[in-house]
Amino acid sequence: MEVKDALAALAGLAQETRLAVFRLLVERGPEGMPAGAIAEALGLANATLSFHLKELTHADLLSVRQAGRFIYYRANYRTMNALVAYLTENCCRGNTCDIACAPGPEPRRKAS
Amino acid sequence: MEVKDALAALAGLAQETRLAVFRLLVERGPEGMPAGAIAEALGLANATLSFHLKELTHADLLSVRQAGRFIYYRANYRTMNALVAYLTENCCRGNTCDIACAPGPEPRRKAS
DNA sequence: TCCATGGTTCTATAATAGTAGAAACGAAGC
DNA sequence: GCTTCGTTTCTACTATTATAGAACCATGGA
Repeated sequence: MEVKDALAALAGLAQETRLAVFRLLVERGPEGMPAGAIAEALGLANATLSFHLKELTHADLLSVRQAGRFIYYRANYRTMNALVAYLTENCCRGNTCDIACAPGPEPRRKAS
Repeated sequence: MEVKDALAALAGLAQETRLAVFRLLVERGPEGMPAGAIAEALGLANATLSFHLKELTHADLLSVRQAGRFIYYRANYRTMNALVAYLTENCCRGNTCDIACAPGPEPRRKAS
């Protein structure tokens, strides 16, 4: 992940409405949700939601799938994990990770 | 970490200049850097840098220490790790993490 | 106390982002 | 073909953010 990709992802999530949309879709899981249902769930005007969906999609945080007249959005976990990895990599970049990062909580490991 | 804290941290990092400042300080490590040195390293006007340092500090991404006339800023790893944990927690929140998160890379574990 | 230096706040300006009504678009069914 | 429904684009307006010159505040040294 490049600086500009990280910036896009961060900017994507750094907004109340978009974070809410993203979290909703994360909860919903891989099947995703059509735009109208998202708008209703969060009480957003269609145009407003559409604006944010575009932002999130451009940041590659969402992926899109058309099913009939419905357009389903779902969270792109890959990008979010890449962002987390990018930040973590930045944090520790090779040297004295124990000293520098010790105060923080340990990152979670995927349940296996 | 609450939604508003995550939002503050994300907004803090979601800006080119601030991300550059933060990464510079992350590299520099626990001793930090005085404001003037940061401004010089990144070619920023003092007032501009000061604005961003305040933003980052308010988001608790930086901590401050005064030494004589110099004011040292250093990255607050704790907050960054909390943000990562928040996003990860969001990602997996309890259910079907293997399916949902599998495509992404595995989060790094602290070197022990 | 006076000066030089390191930083911040004040102020104004320019640029960007968020919101949402209204119009337009495209797919599905008649 | 026409109509309906889900969604996006157009448009305009408002609010927020980024930038930096200039004035200001603190600290340390002569």
